[in-house]
Amino acid sequence: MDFVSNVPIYIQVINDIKHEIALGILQPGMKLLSARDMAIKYSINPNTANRIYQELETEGICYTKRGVGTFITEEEEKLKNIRKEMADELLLDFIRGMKKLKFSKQELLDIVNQRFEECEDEKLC
Amino acid sequence: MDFVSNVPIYIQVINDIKHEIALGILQPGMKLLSARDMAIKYSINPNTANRIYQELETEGICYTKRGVGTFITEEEEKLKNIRKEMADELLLDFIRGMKKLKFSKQELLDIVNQRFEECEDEKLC
Amino acid sequence: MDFVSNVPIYIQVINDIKHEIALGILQPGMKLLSARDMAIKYSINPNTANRIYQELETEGICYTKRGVGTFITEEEEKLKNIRKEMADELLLDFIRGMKKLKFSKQELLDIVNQRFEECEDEKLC
Amino acid sequence: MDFVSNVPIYIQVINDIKHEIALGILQPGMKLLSARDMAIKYSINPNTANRIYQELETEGICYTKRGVGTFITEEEEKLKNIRKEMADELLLDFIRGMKKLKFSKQELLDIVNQRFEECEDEKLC
DNA sequence: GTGGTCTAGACCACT
DNA sequence: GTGGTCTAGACCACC
Repeated sequence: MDFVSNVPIYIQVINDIKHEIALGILQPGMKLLSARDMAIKYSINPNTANRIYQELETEGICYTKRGVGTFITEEEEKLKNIRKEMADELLLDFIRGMKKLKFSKQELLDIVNQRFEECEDEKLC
Repeated sequence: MDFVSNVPIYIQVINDIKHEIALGILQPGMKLLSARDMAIKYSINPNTANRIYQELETEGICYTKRGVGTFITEEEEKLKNIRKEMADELLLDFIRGMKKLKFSKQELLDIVNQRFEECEDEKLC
Repeated sequence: MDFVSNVPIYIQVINDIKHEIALGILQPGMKLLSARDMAIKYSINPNTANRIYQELETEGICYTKRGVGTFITEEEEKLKNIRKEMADELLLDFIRGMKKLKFSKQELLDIVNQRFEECEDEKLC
Repeated sequence: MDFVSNVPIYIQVINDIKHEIALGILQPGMKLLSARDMAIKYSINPNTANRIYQELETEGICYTKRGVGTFITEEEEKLKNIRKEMADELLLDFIRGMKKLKFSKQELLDIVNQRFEECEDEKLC
């Protein structure tokens, strides 16, 4: 986690968890860390950890059994969409922004093509 | 301007101005609106308008003649880079994000190729 | 039982048992399940099962013979009131809530009249 | 507010606000109290006040202008539904519960009819 | 002045 | 041990 970023910590952790779901590391029905353990893992306050689970729950990604713990939802559809939604958001931001700058489709493809390679070299990405 | 967005108003306006520069609408040496007029144009608080000019100055995009007004810099190099820098930021955000989601280069090209067209239809972009 | 609901499990089970009493399925003097069997029947923790019997006892609905088991009280008056009390609580919550929303008596009767039928169709109730 | 109730304070306040909307006291676009002032009005902690506005926002009932304040949504449809939704929830709880207790439709109507009057006398409601 | 985030620490109800 | 709620007090960015 980047405690200096202007992106709130709880958003960063949420994205982290969504990534683990998107990549299949977290599977449907799995138990998540307890709020206290998550607080330790990410060195954040337990309150912040609680908030994270509450957000994930309102998004329908998790559910809570009282006194037992918090679990990844079993609705696989929901989970499958996460990767797609995250990709879509990135894509739309990109295309929209580039269109505003009057880039053509071909320029976009070229620039992606060219820089994707560079990124692998520089390990910036 | 979107007053409800999480993106601060002053950032939105700054981006708006940068776009006008990137697209050549604002040319080197041109006089910008007075802070008061800018406040009216964007229906924002005059304080916010002042802040915008301060930010643009520290980025070296504008300079202020006291009692006269604020002007676009005459250093053309600076201005030429703006479009490139904005594009680069968009590109890096995009590639970095998609790599985290384990998209391959080919998938990226395909998805850009496909969605660029769709965006034209939907007018969402 | 709904393990995700905000309503505590032990309350849900208690209500379940009260219903069985209200409908005459459980009769005065009948032996209830052992805490262990109840735990199995409802797939809950044995501690929770114990708590349930404690609550029912303090309400005077059950009594426990140590080493023998837990039994429905033989005071029939007590049992007869259960259905009435449960109905009353539902009724008061309803009327109080609807009055706060400025529903008139006639509106209440109409709405109950109309929706009671619908519920039978939808099987939501 | 009832600080002893098991209903969380923030839920109580949310319901309070929803009632004011349902009854037309709070109109579309109106500015709500600042979080600090709300904290004073209800004698709660400012954090709790913040939380309330965040909940209302995720429900789409309010929106926030950064640095300006929180406002009732202008989507009148949304607001019109609030009274209906609140009434519906009460109604369903009631009908469902009474059906479980094997009350017939006529009994329901009778009991509502009879007790509605009583409530007016007793001022319990 | 506005809301947003975070920490610290407490208490509670539930399993 | 689990999450849920609340207080207190702090700091920040924004308008």
